[in-house]
Amino acid sequence: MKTMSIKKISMLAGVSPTTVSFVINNKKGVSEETRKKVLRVIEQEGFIPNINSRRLSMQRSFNIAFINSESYAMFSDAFANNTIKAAVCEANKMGYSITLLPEMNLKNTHSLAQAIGQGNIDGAVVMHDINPLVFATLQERNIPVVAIDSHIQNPPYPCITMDYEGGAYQVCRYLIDLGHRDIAYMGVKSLPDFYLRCLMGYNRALSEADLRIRAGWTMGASDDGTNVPEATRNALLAALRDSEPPSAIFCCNDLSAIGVISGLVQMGLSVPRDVSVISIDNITVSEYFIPPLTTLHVDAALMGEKSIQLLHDIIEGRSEGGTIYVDYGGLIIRNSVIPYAQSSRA
Amino acid sequence: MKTMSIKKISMLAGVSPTTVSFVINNKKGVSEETRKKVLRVIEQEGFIPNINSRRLSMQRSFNIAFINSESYAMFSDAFANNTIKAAVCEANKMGYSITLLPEMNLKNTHSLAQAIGQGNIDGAVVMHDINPLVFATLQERNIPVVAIDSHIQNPPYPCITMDYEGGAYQVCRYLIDLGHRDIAYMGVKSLPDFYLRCLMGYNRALSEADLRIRAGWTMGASDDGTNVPEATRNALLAALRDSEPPSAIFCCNDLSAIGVISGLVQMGLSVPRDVSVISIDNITVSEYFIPPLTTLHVDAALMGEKSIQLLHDIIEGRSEGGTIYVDYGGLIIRNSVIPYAQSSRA
DNA sequence: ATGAAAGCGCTAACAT
DNA sequence: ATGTTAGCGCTTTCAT
Repeated sequence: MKTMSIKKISMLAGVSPTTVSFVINNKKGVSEETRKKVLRVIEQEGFIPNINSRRLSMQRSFNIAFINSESYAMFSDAFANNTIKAAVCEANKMGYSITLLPEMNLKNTHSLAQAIGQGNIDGAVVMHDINPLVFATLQERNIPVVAIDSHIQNPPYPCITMDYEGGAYQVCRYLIDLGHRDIAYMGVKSLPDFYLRCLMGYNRALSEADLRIRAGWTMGASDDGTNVPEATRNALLAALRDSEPPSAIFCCNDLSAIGVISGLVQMGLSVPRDVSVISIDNITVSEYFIPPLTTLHVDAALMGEKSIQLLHDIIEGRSEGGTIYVDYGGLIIRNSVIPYAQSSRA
Repeated sequence: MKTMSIKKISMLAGVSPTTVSFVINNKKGVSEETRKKVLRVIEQEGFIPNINSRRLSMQRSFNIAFINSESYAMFSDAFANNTIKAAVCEANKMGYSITLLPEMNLKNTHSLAQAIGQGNIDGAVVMHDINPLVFATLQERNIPVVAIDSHIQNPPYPCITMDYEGGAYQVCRYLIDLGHRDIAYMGVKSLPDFYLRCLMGYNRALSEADLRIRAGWTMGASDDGTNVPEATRNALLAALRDSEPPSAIFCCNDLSAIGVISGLVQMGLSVPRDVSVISIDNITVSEYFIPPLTTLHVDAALMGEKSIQLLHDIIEGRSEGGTIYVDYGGLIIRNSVIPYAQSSRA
């Protein structure tokens, strides 16, 4: 099968290249008859127009960059897989390709600048939040961008996010309904807004139920230089050194739940017998952890899909951006939580 | 900053476009003096040549497709992250972009065929092994491909792999040196070659030490429709229903170790007190599992890097392909293994 | 060593 | 409704 082109197709169909281009791009201005004829030849020859030629001529790349934010890399690993898969599918459907860029850091956006300079990027999606350097680089060159699963309160960029306050509330309510009264909170300090949004949901649930929130039970992990589970474990160990453990702990995400459980075990406590642990995310490994995690499902795939749709609308000038909320999924009930009455604390 | 082009640069430098093109591509045939002059203007203007124009003119895309094999998706998730990151970096260094393709399955390679037809793909790397449909699609269009971390004995395609037999031997030796004598093997049946390669290493280590290999202790999980940890847990439960548990189990990868541990716990056994568990891979979560996994490190990043280098060499006609072995990394000693003497079985 | 010019395969403005 | 033609920004052949 020798390489086809619009020109050859046009000759075979006995029309002009323009006409072929028109039918390929579904433009009007060609009679139903010729359209059929051209379509038949295209089909027959298995012709697919050369994307690079189209790129050059239209001055756009039909490429979307996927940027993995450098912070909390481990966090991303666990969460981003489903997101990116969904994003790739959606992008393909819409005629874009997804180009993976190396992780940016706060000092280096070279490969991004390079890709933009080359004209290889029509837009970008970034996992979680966008670092200032990356944002500046994008702005400067007028490349639209959307953040997926932003953790920031009012981000200056378009984003897809979830109602984490509501999710936290939901999850704490579950604990309360199960009879737990001594409930602690474990957040991640390097994500201050996310920390707060979850804390607000936690506070709302507890005050609604007239539950006391003890001082030492609002815990925060600082994952500077380490990773979420390890930082969380350390924070837990420090916080609970000389205080009675709660009967349940709400963790802002699965990874910190893993750290918390690991710390609890280290303290000689058993989950869920002595302490129940609940969290948000439902990353893949949650199901196989011991004990399997009871957690609120976050639809990472849906976020990926929506991010591409939003980005596309922005590129096409149909949207100004803004924040799009995705509903949180259902509570996945597994084994890290038991009713207070069945626990060793009752 | 208005959009630059070779033409404008050439005018600013007082030379012809050809000359500018020559210096950009480091071709000879331009005097040191003019080269310097041109370089200065390029630098001054921050000029980066338009990739799409180059693509059209050179009839190549400078794009490498990254294809995630549809099988054992979960397996990939856990392992592929470091691989792909490294591949992206290496590719960028060499002037390629990485384009992510949706997961192929055995019936559908549409998006791949589309990308090839468009002329958007110079080559492809695929995670683990290459399914026949994908391979056929690639072959037909003459697109070079390399498999990363192939599990097959003599694959018909170029690949990067590891000496799994040697790794298995290594790991079993460790168990034996720690005094274990009743050692079982857990493999994954849907990867028959990989199952065998590990089994050979296991057999070699055990026979060298004159250890008896009991019939029921060569176990295999079939992950049809499920995932590795779950399949493994089921296989373990079935195999150990009416036989004495071994004092140690070698699992062909971390995910099956997670399944095994989960099954052991379900049987009321404790790891490592009652049974030691060792495996191969060192995926991220191994460190945070309870207990943290003792496992042989596999350098997933190195594999990603090498795959791009090999692919590049093939594209450039400098290599015929073949199989490249990567050394296995060191044994990462954590808490899932203890000396036999310290176990409850002694 | 340097330059003129053709061409890569498409799109789109402009005829007809 | 259809065709002619001029680019898009590079590479490369062929003169000089």
